[in-house]
Amino acid sequence: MIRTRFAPSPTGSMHIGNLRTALYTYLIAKNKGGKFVLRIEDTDQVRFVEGATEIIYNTLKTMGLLHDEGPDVGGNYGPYTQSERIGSYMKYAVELVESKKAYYCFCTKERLETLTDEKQDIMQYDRHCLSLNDEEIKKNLDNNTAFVIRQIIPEGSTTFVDEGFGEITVDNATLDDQVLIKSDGFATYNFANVIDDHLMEITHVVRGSEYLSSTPKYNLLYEAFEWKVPIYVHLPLIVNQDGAKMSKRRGDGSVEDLMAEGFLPEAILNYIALLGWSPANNQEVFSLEELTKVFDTKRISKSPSAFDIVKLTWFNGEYFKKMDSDEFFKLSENIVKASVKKACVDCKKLSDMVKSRISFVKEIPELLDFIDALPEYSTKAYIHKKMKTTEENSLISLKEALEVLKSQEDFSEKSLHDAVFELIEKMEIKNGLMLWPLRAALSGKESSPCGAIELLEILGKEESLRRIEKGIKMLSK
RNA sequence: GGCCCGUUGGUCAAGUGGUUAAGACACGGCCCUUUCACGGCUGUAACACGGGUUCGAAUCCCGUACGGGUCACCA
Repeated sequence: MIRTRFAPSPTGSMHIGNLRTALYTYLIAKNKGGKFVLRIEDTDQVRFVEGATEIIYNTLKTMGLLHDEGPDVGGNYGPYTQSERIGSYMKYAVELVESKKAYYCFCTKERLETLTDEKQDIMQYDRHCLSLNDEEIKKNLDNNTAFVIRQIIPEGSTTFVDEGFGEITVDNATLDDQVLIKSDGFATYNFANVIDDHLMEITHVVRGSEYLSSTPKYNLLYEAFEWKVPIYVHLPLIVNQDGAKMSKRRGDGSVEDLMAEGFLPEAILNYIALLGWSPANNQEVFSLEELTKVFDTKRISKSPSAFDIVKLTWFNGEYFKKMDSDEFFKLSENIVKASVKKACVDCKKLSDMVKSRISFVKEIPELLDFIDALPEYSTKAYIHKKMKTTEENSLISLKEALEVLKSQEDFSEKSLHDAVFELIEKMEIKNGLMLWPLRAALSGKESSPCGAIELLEILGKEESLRRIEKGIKMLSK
């Protein structure tokens, strides 16, 4: 049974990178019918942000990445909030001390600072406290001297295997004696992580490639405890357009911000699925269900990918087009109604019209703004090279149309169509010579979300005639 | 700086020794019950560089350059 876990820290908003990690973690488990676990890693009291846990719950929920176990849904491996597990880490650290794989360190921050290489701003611990004898240790402990517990990094080298990156070996000399328990008594992230993953029987550790260099330390911990090492799946970074890490400033790549801008959850999820992974075929539009079926860690790429809002925008438009009419109307109804005050207009129809023309619902008002009020426009609007329309022949067409439409009682699309095309036939002109001037006069815009006939129907007889008369007046000057 | 990782069009990417080096976004052109959009067709555009190995290398090896990650009592 595969068990994966998404283990975010509640330190603020959720980012594209976090979401993608969650997605892949979910997919790896679900592809094989395994369990997807949510664990909240809130051991950093300083960076904890009120409400951040709720953001995580909500984001996962709206994305459809439902976890089988977690703080809010329970499970047999709880508690799933790390701060509630805080008491259990010390005993594992002490166990390592007793087996001589870790040691107490009483060095002060000040002493540690003297060890840092100012120039390179790096610190390597000098194992000062490793040489303390039992008596000295006991004395310090009895005096309640603040301490941390450090793991002894053995000589030699450490090799681990990553699903994507393959076998990686590092010299242990490049590793520091890592702190397991902090002086506040809490476990460090790395330590808690290993303990929890083991206790929760996590089989696949999925995380960003920024953890690649700390993985040897994880391995050393598993080895010290003689625990089974999980399968590592490191994900390539998601970078900005300029190649740098996504800036957390300005809300770049914040999932909530993207949704607030009008990106659909499905579109976001679909897009990021393809950021660092690709299917065996050329399919691009995927539902979560489809992804679950075809996802394969073998096809995760190793190089970083740039987040491209333009392509995400394309996906958003695709999802609108794919949506059925009623579903789209649920999203567009309010904004359509707000864009068109005219009560008589069929909002559902407008919604349908606009569906394939937008990437965001917020684009709807400007597509429909001409309905309530005819915009100011110039007679140049009547000149269209391809339609072979000029101001002169447009005027003739409009005049003829006006007469016909005046006596037209039925302003339904079908009968309007019949009437207008009958006139075109009678005048022996090209369709465009009639339809373009009409469309221009009725909309006052270079482009409209529908053609002349539909515009007539939407605007109704009275308003249509008024706008055509206005056009005639403009062209008669 | 040490260590680790990466490098195919502007972007996402396929590709695992022999291909005219896919496809998508973006951009340009054309077509479509004559607007726009949708849809269809099409065009411009790429294997970082230098050495090997090989009959043959985007693919394997070494080096260089560039980019990134990481070196906390942060996660």
